[in-house]
Amino acid sequence: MSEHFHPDRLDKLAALRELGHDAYPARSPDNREMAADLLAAFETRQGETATVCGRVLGRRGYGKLAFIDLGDQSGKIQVVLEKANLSADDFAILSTLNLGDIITATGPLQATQKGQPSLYGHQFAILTKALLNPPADKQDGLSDTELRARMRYVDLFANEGVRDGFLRRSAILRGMREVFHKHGYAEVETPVLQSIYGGANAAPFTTHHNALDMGLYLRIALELPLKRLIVGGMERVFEMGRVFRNEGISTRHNPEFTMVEWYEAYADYERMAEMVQELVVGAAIEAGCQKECGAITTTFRSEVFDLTPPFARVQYRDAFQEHVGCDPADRDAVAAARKTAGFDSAGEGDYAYWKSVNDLFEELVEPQLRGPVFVMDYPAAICPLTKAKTDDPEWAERFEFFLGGMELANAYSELNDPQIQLAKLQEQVADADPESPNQVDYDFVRALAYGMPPTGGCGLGIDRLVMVLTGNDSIRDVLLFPHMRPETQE
RNA sequence: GGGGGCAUAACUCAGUUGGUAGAGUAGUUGGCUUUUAACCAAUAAGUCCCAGGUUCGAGCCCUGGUGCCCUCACCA
Repeated sequence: MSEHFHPDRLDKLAALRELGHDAYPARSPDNREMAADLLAAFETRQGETATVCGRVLGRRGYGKLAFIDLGDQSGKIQVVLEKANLSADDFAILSTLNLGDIITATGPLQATQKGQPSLYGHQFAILTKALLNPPADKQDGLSDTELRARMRYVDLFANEGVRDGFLRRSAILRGMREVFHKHGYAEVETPVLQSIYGGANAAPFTTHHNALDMGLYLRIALELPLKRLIVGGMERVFEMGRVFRNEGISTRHNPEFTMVEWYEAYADYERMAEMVQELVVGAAIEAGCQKECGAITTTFRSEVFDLTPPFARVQYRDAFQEHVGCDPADRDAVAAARKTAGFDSAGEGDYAYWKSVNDLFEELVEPQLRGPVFVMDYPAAICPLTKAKTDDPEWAERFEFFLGGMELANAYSELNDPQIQLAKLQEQVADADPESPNQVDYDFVRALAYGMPPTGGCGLGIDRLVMVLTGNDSIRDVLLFPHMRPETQE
């Protein structure tokens, strides 16, 4: 940007001040009404005087008459400013008005000769003078994806539907919180800065505390602090919060993203499935996905998804059988299937075998899971933090929830045996994988040793849920400020 | 991180075979009292992403860099 401010607008600003007006007054009218409310009540309120405030989004000018599209958060209303209705002083201000300025107008509600519901301004004032031009293209507005993300403030006011999409995100969060509160969950906040990270396999961001002269990690998951709270007797807790993973960026990945995790004492993964269903339905209703007939649907990536409960369930084992064509425990058949799918042969040991089964599952089964669907009971060997099924220890009490072709949630009957937990954490650290945690969280083991009741826990990716419910293909479109490399400065 | 694509006025985009920069909108000025992509006339506006190279001459060709998009990998 070569100019911080548009020279022509600085001239208009000077002209406005020449007329004796404050271009940035501190006070706005305290009786302003929203455009959408006025239009909704227009029939009954015709002739009444009202006050609106908002941004000038369009202007069709005549010598002594101007039609202005005034936009506020609720929508748009046409304001008619004509010389006959205005003081000479107010009419003079009209010549200093630009698109993008923020104004207020007061006057009667009245239809134009063409029948357009309008507010006829008898008084008006500039509340904020804009010093840059809004996007000029009338069809496309601001369409460059980079500019839209970098200048979200412009995208929000200039492009129809963008603001509504983010307000729907806000409504989704509210809807989910209501479900938690309805079930007696307490919302908690746990540390973002941690000296040991854990709860997932992911590369962390690192930072440094100056006064303590110590390295710190930004959390990659919410899990471990929340389980400590369960130990302490906070029996139903949830946290909606930002987590940070130092990995690739894509249409589905941002370095920081929002997760909700919740834990419920004396519950198991069945209870978590009920919660997921209720949360997703609650969020969908808040997002406006419910039709008049009661059905709840959303369209995502040109595909319609029916979110009307109950959600389908499928056993991991059955889904594997259906799409891979063999039982996951049939070692010879799995080896053959891996060969067909182009995988290398599996390594030695139970973990390697079941990992190889899961590779096939992710490659051949997951793409078929449109959702909403719960995939129940994962191989125990690949679920170190999960209780095994009592009647069938090969399988673990874990489900993943799929929607829109993406994994949205992951839940367990949480492992609470401190000795097994310690062993698993030590294995992880011994593992050469650079993304595994590099230190055992002994304090977490100590917490479990004091006794954590049987607990159901679940994590759900909020950004992806918002994508599906608002029909946005890219995570960037549901993040107000997605990660961007710095703009080159002059 | 790998591969591919894009980058021209404030916005959205043209730009032919390499011959020295265009449109619409927005802006400015003037006209206009019922428009809604208002209209009419005039007018200003460009480091053609950056740095090199080839060439008599580069928006266009070549090399390197930057940013964004798509895709693969990693993940949620």
